[in-house]
Amino acid sequence: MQLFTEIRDLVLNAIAGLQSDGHLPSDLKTDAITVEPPRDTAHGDMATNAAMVLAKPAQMKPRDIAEMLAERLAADVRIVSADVAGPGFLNLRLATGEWHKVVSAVLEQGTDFGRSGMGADQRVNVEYVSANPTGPLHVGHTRGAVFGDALASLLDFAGFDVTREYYINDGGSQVDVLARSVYLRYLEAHGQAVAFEDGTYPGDYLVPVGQALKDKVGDAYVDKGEQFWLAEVREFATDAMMDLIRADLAALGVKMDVFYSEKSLYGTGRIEEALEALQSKGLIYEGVLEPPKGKLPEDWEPREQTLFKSTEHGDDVDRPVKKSDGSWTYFAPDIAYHYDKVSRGFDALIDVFGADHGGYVKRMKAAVSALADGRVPLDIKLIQLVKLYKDGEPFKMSKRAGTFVTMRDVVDQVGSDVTRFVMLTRKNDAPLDFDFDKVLEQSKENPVFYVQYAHARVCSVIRKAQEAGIDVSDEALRGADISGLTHEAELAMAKKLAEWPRLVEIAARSHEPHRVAFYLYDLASELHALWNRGNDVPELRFLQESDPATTQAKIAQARAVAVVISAGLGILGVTPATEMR
RNA sequence: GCACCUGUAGCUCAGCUGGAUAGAGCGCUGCCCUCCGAAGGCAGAGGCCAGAGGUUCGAAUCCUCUCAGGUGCGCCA
Repeated sequence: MQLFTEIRDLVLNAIAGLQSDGHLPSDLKTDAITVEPPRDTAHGDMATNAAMVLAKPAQMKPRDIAEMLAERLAADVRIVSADVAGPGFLNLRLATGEWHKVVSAVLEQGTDFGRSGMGADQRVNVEYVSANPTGPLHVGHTRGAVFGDALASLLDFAGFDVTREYYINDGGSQVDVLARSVYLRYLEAHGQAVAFEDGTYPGDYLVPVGQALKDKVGDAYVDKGEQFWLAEVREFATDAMMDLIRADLAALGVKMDVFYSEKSLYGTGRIEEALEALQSKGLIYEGVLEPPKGKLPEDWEPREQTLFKSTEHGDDVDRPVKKSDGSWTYFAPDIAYHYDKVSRGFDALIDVFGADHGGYVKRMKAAVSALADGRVPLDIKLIQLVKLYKDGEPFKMSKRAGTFVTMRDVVDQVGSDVTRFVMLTRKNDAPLDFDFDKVLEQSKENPVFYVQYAHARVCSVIRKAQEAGIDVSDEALRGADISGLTHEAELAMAKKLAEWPRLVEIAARSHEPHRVAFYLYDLASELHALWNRGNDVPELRFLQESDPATTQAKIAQARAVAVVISAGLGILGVTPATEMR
């Protein structure tokens, strides 16, 4: 149930009525008409801009339209008052029963309350993390992982058919470096002294991989040239790294539906196929790129390369798909991969990239636009950096100094729930401060705690009620008569709950899961406020000793709040706390 | 040089396909526990929404330009 769309339909019906009665022209666009909560609650429960939107096309004064609409709307039982205000706003006040229906709906539907059909089962592919398989995930990946996962859950909640996907970059030269690094650890396991030169990875995490390789092949590769072992060690090493990464993701509660290998595109004609698709559209040519202006690379020399005419699809310059030696650039398999996603029949694609990949957005969009003839939208979400703090001091990361912070370090220290929630307390394109101490602080300053506290508070009061002999079973609460909860503070609580389905749609449409986190904070705030009103107004206390029926009603509404918090946290991948310690 | 992101209270940040008098937390001032968890709540002060134009009934939001910060820019992926 979405109260706001319900009332919007009511407004649209009223407009249709005015049209058939000849008070309004018959050909009016209503897309831009909104029904939303006014910023100032003194203006009422809902406001619509209908009259202002229609004024111009109808060639009428907005207030005149608003007056006519108000008259029609006021006739509906759900509307208590409809007032024209300001330049032509129509402020609506709803019958209290409507808010009680929302609470009942929450209790009836549980954490499914707020699920939306807006996605209409459209198939969406969300690609995220996609870290190179050369080591454990670090903090930078963590934010992308949390964001992508929450976005996927959010879209699922909004009625999309979601596939979570990880693209394994196992085709480039970085996996050769990985193989050589593992080989060094392998030699080490055989008692040889080794040095990590030429950019090989010195991290300890490869020690067990080198050992495992020894366990598997014995001394077969010792004192042998690369041509004898590189391919096999590469596969052995990337498999080991993917196991590591899968375990890291599991620790964060992230589970992918598909792991897609870049390597699988090579030697199978897949890349050629994708480029032929572009070729057939006349978008591939041999040419020489202009040097970038301003900063000229020192070794710049004009080269003829195979180029993709991405400028025809919104890019700034055309992009090379082959190097001058004829081998593929990294962009070529990326094109093939996205071609594959399009071919699998997805209705929409989403890529979650680190902000340092901002430069690839236009070319990827150009490629997808060209390959899908503009039918499949690609949205690319860039995730800004995470700045780490400890004791209020910036925490510098350095691979060489060994102060490299892995995702596992973070999760082990503060837990998956805290990590996930905190990572979602900023919108994706804003940098995020992550302070190891503050995120564990038990105070209002910490949104994780604040929301969890609200949920735990409800659980606590339900336990108290149960001790007092109140029936707090789901059936009993569903059956509770909540019509007596008419205090403005109580209604404010219910009104906040009514916003949840609307927020889900807004967040899903904009691909912004952080909105869920902010909503939960607001909802928690509403609960804490109501709770404390009980200090001054005893009738507002949830537990009314001499009145079990009223207590049950109040518990029912509190329970509804906990349910929505629970649903919201579920989308974020966070477990609700039943008590605080 | 070009592209992308960012610029909102002293600080950290929200702000809904453009809506009314721009919000929250921290900090500051003053209140609220004989009462379900004060780990909380209430009230107050604090703003040229970086700046200048434009679009329109209406702009923090859309467009153009300027300024400031960040990221990136053909044989690394």
